[in-house]
Amino acid sequence: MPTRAYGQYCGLSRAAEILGQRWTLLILRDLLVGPRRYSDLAAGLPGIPSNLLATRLKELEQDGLVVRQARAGADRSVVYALTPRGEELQPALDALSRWGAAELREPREGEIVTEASLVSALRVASQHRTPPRGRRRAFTVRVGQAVAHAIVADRAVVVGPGPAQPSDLIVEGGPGFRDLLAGVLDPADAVASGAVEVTGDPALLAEFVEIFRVPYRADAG
Amino acid sequence: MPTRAYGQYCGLSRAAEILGQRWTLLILRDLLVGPRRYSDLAAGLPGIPSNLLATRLKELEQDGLVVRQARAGADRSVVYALTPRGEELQPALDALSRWGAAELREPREGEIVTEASLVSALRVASQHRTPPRGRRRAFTVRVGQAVAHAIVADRAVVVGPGPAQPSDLIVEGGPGFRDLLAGVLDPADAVASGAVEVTGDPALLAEFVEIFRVPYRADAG
DNA sequence: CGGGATCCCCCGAGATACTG
DNA sequence: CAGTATCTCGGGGGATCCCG
Repeated sequence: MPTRAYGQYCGLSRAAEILGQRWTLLILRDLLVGPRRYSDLAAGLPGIPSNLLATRLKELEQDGLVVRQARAGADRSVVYALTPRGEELQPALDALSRWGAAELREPREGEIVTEASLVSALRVASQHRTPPRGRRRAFTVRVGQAVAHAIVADRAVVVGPGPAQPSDLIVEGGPGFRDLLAGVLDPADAVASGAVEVTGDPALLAEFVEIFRVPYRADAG
Repeated sequence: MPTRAYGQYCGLSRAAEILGQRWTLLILRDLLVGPRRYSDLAAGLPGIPSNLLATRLKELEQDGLVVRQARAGADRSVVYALTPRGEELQPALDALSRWGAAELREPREGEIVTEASLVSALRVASQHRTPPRGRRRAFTVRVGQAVAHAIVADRAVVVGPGPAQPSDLIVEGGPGFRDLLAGVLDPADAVASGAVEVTGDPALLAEFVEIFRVPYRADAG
């Protein structure tokens, strides 16, 4: 059997043969936010060898998860986009994200937050329950260089890259932001201690945390 | 950063650092069925290098997903079991299985079905909707060497390794079994064509397919 | 016999340079 | 901008051996 195959007639094996390749899950995470150019992907995946990104994109195209689209018109760039089959991975990737996020504490040395990871994190976080009914809110979230927005309307949350314009609240996360999202740190205290900086009505921060809560695991360190 | 790390503060990255290692997903799939000895795992994962299985088990223990338990008493064997943290992976693994199973057609050359993969497949398949109310049914399913059982009681399905005793229906899958589960092949035709062999009331096969349906993807070949 | 450890080979990943 | 080319090196594949 080919090196990457497992020789088992099993859905999980087939998934592992594709998704178990190094960097593949992160490439798909980035493409789940939207079509991206080669250089966008490279920028969002610091440390990926250039040849490996090219190889992975070819494999994913071969496997029917990604299509390479040569855009016409003035912008003659090439973009990679997910196929419907690729889009169907979202529930699985979200479940993996949720599992991984439950054990996230403060960042390790040198770890960064990318735009795609921030968008994914907000999307996953908003799934823990149906959003409350209420007035429409536009949030902008910044962590490091990454910026994302979330629009909370009646019973629905829409998340995307870049800022909301205009924003009801701009949240800028720093050290301690994770504790705030976990519900361990009180919103008022978080503002006071500088764990987050907010622009807009600080009272909306409690609403934000309510919607985008990411609990810690009970027993984990 | 360590070779296996991605340098991103992101739940999916952390998940990928652990689960992206070769064979790890399949090891966890097997342990999700229940505690297993080293030799059980090796037998259920044909082709895994012995040293790699040992290495993975140590890593998973280090990461807090697996515990190594030295059983006391007459049976002085060592078993590996999932921790609560490891058990929490089930929704994610099930989502991956579902995604992978949607594109499973007939087996590739040399592919086998193991007990753990059969148990997982039945568990995942039974999740597509809440089981119908009705009389309790005990199914035994055989595919190749693998045997699993499923007990369908009021609104709940319990799946496990080995046969049900007694069984209301024994289903033995052969070529074409996948089509039956997809709903492409009619139960009566499946029996007539030899796609499955049944022992017990053949009318129960329709009930079985109803509960454990695994659709094909719409557009896939 | 269960539960590994050791060895060698080689492919795939990392790093960097270069090109259409 | 969108990759390809080349080199090195660590980790996986495969077989064999070891130890209680």
